[in-house]
Amino acid sequence: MQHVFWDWKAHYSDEPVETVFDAMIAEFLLLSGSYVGSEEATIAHHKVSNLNELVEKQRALLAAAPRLQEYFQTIELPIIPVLKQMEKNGIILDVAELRSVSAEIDAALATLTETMKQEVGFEINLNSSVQVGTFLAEKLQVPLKKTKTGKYATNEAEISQHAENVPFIQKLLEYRELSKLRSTYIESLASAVAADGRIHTTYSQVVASTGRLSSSNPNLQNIPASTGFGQKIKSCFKAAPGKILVSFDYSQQELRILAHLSKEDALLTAFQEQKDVHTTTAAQIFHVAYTEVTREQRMIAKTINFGVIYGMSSFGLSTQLHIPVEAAQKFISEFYKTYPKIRSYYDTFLKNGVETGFVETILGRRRFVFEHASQKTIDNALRRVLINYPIQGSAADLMKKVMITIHHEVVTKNPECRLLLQIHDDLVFEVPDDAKFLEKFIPEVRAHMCRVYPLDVPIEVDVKYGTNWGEMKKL
DNA sequence: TGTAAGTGA
DNA sequence: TGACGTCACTTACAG
Repeated sequence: MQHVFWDWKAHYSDEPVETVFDAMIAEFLLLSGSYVGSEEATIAHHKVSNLNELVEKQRALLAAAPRLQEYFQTIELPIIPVLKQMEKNGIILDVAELRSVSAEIDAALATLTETMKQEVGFEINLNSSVQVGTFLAEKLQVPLKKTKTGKYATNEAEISQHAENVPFIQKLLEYRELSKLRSTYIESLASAVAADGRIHTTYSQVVASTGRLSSSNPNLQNIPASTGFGQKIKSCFKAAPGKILVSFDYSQQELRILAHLSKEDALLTAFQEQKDVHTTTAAQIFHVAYTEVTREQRMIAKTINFGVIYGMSSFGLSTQLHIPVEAAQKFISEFYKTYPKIRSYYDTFLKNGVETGFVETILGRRRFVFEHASQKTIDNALRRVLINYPIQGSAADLMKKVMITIHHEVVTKNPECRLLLQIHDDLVFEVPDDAKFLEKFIPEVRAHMCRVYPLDVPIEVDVKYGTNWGEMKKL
């Protein structure tokens, strides 16, 4: 989204708060209500003659909604300087080490490319999904679905089904993985390192309609997970000499929020008794004892647990699990038999959304649904969005709230301690590698995170630490 | 500039 | 009937 006025984060310290407030109101409420795409389109859409008029409209809307206003003033505004500080801090990237990882990937890619091109037999660009799709479908006779524009679909979910019989596909998947790492996580990260040896990302408060932060230039919220070459790349992110990185990760936060909001007894109990929630679901839907749940059953239950948060259908579940739709439907009905209050919670929540024209998070952040509010029925796509909103949005609320608290209660009181990154449910700090300091720091941050907002279930936080981001040890 | 693909939560 | 899991960002290709 183009910033309607200016980057208030950059101006926060030298502009009057009121001015920043005005600038932000426009974007903040536009976002939750009616983002259009450009200033001109936005002005037209809201039937105002200029953006100042829009600010007045938005300000009035905010004044008429006390809870939303409180959210805005206690969360959205105070987090601005926190984000600004995080951007300024940045995180060290060891470019020399990244270069050596790059050399390994280059070597692996070179051999792979050579054998693949030989197998193809004619000039082909392996990065072109069109060329690859044509080759797979027409030369190797692989039955491929079409994309919505009529091209052969070559995405991983589609072609991996045939990988066993077609060695070329196995190589292609490997090629894609390495190629992605090289282009996105080697070349661009290396060039993003500033003069201080650090990468300074940019956080936005107004991109994600659920209230999550987003990170860009570069995006540090989608650095590869800690496996294979991905881990090697992640390991190039380092703590400064004499310091370590400590990460605090909310455990199953979205499912805890679902339990809290829906008041579903079985789910509440599972968390209160510190059971594994996926195993709990598996035991219920497969009618077996908790201790008898197999890995396969737990995996299925996990898919369903998360699927519910996204409003997944039986079709979606069936494709994800590679099972018939009927079987998927059975799992879903077993799920709701186990957790009946989740269904009634969503029924009420959606009905209320249609009636009032908006839905709310735990702290009162709104998402407007006015374009559909007059309708009695609710579109499936909108239904999924709304189902996900209180979960993802409330998790984002609580994370922002605790970041503000930690900034004031911990970070500003310990100048040696810096908050570097937020990855949705995870906070990464750079702190002195000093046992005495850590003894105090870790329980303090964890306590703030666990007590940020009292839910009907306990909140748990996993702590990891290390000198680099790729090899963190559990506490 | 839009689409396809892949990375994360 | 058509579509079929949310929220993001970046890259590469194709037109």
